[in-house]
Amino acid sequence: MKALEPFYQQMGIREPALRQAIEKHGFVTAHVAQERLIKTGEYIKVLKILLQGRVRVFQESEDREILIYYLSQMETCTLSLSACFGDCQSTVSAIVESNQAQVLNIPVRYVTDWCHQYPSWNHFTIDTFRHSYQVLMESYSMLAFKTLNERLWEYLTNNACPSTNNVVLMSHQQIANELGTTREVVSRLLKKLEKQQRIRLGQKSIQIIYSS
Amino acid sequence: MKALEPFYQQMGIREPALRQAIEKHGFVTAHVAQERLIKTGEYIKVLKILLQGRVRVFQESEDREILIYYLSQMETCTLSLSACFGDCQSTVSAIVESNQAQVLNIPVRYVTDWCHQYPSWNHFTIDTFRHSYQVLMESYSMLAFKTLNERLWEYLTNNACPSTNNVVLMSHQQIANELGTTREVVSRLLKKLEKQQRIRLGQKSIQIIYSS
DNA sequence: ACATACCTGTGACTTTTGGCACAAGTGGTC
DNA sequence: GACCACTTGTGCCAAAAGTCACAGGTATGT
Repeated sequence: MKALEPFYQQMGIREPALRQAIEKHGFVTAHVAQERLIKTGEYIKVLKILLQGRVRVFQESEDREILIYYLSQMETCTLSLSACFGDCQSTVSAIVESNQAQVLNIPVRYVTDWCHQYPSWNHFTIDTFRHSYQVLMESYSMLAFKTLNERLWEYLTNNACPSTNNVVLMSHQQIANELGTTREVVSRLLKKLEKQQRIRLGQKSIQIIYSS
Repeated sequence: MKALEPFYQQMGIREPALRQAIEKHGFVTAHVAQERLIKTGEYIKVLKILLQGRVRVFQESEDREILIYYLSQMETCTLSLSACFGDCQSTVSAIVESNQAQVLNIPVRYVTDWCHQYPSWNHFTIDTFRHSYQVLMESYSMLAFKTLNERLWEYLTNNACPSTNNVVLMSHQQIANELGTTREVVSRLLKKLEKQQRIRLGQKSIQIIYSS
């Protein structure tokens, strides 16, 4: 499977036997935009590694949502990894954001076995946890100590695309879902930022103005 | 070191060579109440495993604090574990809550080496991450979707000691520091709960009343 | 008994966030 | 053009959380 070469590279997976095992037991699936890869409450039976595309992983509660993280090319869903080590239900949902996505699926039992057999797989596992833990920690801290206004500004600056003039292409509702709040609140805070000349608002587009 | 036997048991550490290595390179330190084990911003050079006592791990920001987790007997500080795999500064503080505490310290480089050498150590590492990740996830979700009132009630019921008539022995300030808010807010919410006959208030003590 | 430090309660007010309702704009499609 | 789904703006009000200020209680040490 040539599609896996970049993944091997990125993760430092070298052992030929491991590569063979991945190719034997893993299978690649293709998905379209908006498709749900994981639903809250579902039992997780395979580890999902995103080969191509972009996936949003979030928690939901009644009518609210909050972002946990995005998966980009060659990233692993930490939560499905976590689930592999003790079979449990998912507490999150995952949805395809890009036009299409390619996912490498690995049945759970191999995931744990390989940790013992292949150092590079083990390293990959630990590293995934470590990274995710730190990211979640940072989010937790932001949520606890920062106002929505600050979190919004941070979100915008982190997601503004420099190649398109620092624009974020999202609706207010989408942003509200990232931050765990409601549309009206986001609309109002954005309006305030616009009055302060820190952003320019358009249809589904927010341009960040860096005065510096 | 006989003090380590319960730790070995609990973590399933069997390999004699590993036990020897732990006893050779690890060292046990004793601490008193209120002592700081880790300070925010500090570089972490040893993995800390709590053999005895109780330690509070929390984040702070200006005049606020929020609980990350408690360490009890035989538990490992996940954050120091995380730090072992890529040297970085601590984003949290840890403080001894019990009268005294005993900590097993293991220099970082062994922590990573042993993962490759000893299956049970590796298992211990992954399990620690997995567990902590789930706990943090749950906290994150609570913080995002629940009101302070709900979080307070949950905190009280989780921390009420059944052996002492469901009493929580803490000041309002301490509770505020667990939940990431201020003393006055906690005082008022507690008063409201008392009026609803769900708790009884005393000096540094809150008794939960289960009407069921 | 007095000083001191900490703990609790609460009034008054502000800021932040959320919820409801409705108006108007945008962009597609049939 | 008519219809539809989605998007944005905003007035109005309510709930949740935070801030400031101060009074009085409790516990402890000298």
